[in-house]
Amino acid sequence: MELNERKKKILEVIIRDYINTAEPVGSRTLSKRCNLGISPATIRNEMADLEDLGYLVQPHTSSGRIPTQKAYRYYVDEIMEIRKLEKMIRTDIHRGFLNTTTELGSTMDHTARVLSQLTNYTAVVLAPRVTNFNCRNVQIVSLIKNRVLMVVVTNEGMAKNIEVALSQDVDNALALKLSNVINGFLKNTNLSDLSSELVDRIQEMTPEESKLIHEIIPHLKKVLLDEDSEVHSTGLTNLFNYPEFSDVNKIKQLINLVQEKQVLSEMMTNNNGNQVIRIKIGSENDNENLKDFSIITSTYELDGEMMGAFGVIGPTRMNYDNVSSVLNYIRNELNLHISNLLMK
Amino acid sequence: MELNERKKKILEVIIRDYINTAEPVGSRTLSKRCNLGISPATIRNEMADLEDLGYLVQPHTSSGRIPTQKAYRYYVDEIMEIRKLEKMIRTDIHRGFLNTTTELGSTMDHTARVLSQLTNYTAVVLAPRVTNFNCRNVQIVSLIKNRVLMVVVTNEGMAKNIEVALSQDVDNALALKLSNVINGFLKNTNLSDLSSELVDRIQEMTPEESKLIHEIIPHLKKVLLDEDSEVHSTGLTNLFNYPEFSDVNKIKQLINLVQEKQVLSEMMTNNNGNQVIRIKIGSENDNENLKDFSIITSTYELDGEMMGAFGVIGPTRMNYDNVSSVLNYIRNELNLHISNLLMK
DNA sequence: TGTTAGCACTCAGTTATTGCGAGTGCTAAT
DNA sequence: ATTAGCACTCGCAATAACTGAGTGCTAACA
Repeated sequence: MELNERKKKILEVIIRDYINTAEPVGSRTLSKRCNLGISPATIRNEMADLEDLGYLVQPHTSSGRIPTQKAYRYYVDEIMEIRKLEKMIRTDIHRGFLNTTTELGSTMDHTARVLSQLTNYTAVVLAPRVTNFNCRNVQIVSLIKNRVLMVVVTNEGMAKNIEVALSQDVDNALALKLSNVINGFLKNTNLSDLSSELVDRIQEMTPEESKLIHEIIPHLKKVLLDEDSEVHSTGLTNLFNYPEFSDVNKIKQLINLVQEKQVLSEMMTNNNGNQVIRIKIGSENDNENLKDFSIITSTYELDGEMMGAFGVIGPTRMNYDNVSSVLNYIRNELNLHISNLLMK
Repeated sequence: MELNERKKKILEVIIRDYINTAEPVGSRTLSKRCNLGISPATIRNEMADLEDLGYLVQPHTSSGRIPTQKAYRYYVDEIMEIRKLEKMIRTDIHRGFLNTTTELGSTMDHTARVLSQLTNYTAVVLAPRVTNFNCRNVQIVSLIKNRVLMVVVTNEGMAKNIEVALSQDVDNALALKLSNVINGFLKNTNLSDLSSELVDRIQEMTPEESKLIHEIIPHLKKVLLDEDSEVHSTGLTNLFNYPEFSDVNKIKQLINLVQEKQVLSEMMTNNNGNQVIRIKIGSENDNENLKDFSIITSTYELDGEMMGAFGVIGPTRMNYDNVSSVLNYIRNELNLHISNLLMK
């Protein structure tokens, strides 16, 4: 069902108004705001039609109308367009990225902060997943007694590490030897292909060393698969200023959501439509805690390979065009910055 | 001004009651609850006295009384005692610690979770500060181009790391060499005493290597000083169930507080009184965001040296005795667990 | 036939009024 | 010193009346 131009225009104005004010929009207010030169009565007729079509609802008889989820979807798909950000804002963002330190983690923090500042919603940023990348280098660092730190470095120069306890004590010398053995393997083999049989073929190891290597390998593989560790979020309290969040239960929902890093991570990286900017409105979200929110996400890449995701969580009456524009620009900046940081 | 036994008893019952119900306590209710066999009228007289002395206030004429901050302080200092936890709870906690993995970080997470579960308030745990400890071992790991990961290991086997960019490219071999040089220094010198002059005395380095070492040392020192990184908190939403937190502004305050890891860290480690369990009530807290809360903290040690802190944040009508008892027991468990993990 | 003015109607939210009840302070009797 | 009794206070819940922004419908109009 296609809407005629006037209906489309009216719907647009209602949505814009409601996004700004969070108040139901009435026909009189509307006729003043949009300069179509039509009277409240006419608008009422049109609004009644739009209600029949499922784009508007009345919270109660005798109040103005508010947009439905379907209306937001229509707005996002058919009406709004992703604008270019103002020059001043663009250069601000650009300079900000130049000033971040060379550490990847702080770039992520910075991104989250900028996002939440520019949008006034809650920002979430996923640090690069090492999962998809190959491991170039492993360092075993002796800690104390049988405990070691394993550092895994990918081809792109990203590092992750975990502490583990092994079955025997490991001193500096042994740690170095173990590192060398494993790095020897990695010259020819992917970490994920590293099997017990391969290890057993190497002769010049004592039984103890061989045993340790066998213990270490599964841990290394686990490091690469570990997902939830690096979720940065900011601006939680931004949302509290919006009237729909005066309810403590909604706040609880939001906090629970942000704390479930695993879920957040899956949700944001699962890009079925292959779109650059993905918008999920209200109940379009699978996650129960997100049913009352909208989330807009995007991804950043290195060498065409998806590395991570970032996005913004807000009320369903979110400022979709502004947020999309911001995400779009940040995405470019981030891609640029990351490839500077990691390119061979 | 000392209180006589009866006043003391009455004050105790009022505080206990108010902690449970968050409702002002009246004389009639009170006379039923405490079996001193005195009538409401007498109690009213005593309550009037207690009000004059500053221990009670009436939210409005003609309502019951609620304890003041002074009353809580009196209760904490003079009335309550730290009980031993029930056997069952004790063994539960103990088993929980045995089951945590060997990684320090997960022990901290576990501690926070247990604390918030047992108290129903918000728990905060500071991971060990490396600041006070000496560095035994440094590993420079080549990442990509001029970027390296620096891993610092203390004598006790705790590890910290940062990524930095150096002025020249560093490959695996160079990284190893740099590590060896620095570790050579550390055999005889504390990291904090490592100066440029010392470095210059070593002959067998190329000018480039020497330059890199000079760049690296300040970074290493900074790693040890970095404080805010490891603050674990849980149970934020626990507090939302208490009636005093139906106000969104208070929630905001709390969230801001928990996010300011630096502040939290300073506040919790600054132990002027040298007490095992430290209780700060309402405005006794220096931090503006904490003025409406109470916080109870304790510390854990290794070899008599303070390593970190943990504690609980809640309303001023906090269940002081229960929380103190829990902290007291967890402290012992944590000390035990950590020394098992790190003892040479 | 589409648009608009006019009018009766709806209903959330605010204000004013009232009554209730838990609590107090004071006084006089025990 | 303690307590029973009583008048008084005051927050709070319930009720009623009022307001105003908004609607749907009808009839008139271009």
